[in-house]
Amino acid sequence: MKYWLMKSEPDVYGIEDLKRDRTTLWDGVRNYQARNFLRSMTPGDLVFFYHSNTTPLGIAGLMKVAEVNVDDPTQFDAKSNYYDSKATKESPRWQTVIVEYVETFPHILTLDTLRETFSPDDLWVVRQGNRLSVMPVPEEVAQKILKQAKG
DNA sequence: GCCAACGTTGGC
DNA sequence: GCCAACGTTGGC
Repeated sequence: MKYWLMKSEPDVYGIEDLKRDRTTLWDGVRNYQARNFLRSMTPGDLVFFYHSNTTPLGIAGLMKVAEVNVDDPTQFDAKSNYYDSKATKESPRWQTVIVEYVETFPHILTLDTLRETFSPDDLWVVRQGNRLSVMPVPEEVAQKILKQAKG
């Protein structure tokens, strides 16, 4: 079982939306490094839900990978912002996962707090200028985050 | 709203 | 295959 972190803008889709929906297909990732991380996920992996472009910034809760290797339907949808004219049903480019709501943390673990606790090498989301929206989280770091979230 | 970081595109 | 131009992300 691995740990991950995925970003979303809560104005677009936040942890409250996931709580309501229970599961969601994580569409719209159009970065190859992020896609490759999505491809390497396994059912049962735990994913920290990071709220970006908002106040407060930080990890809002936890979700779980429910289904892997799902073709992102928006790549085929000419009306979608995420449409990819080079993708076909026969040879899709973008795979993603379906995630399931686990919990909302009692308090957001803010980016400032994360910066105080973790180095940019341990937790990539605290790297300056980091734009990757899907990233791995080392086991020890994940355990500390979970502990902090309860405290 | 600004702008630094940085991934992508396209001309050569 | 290089790299300048461009577009987007996301913190501030």
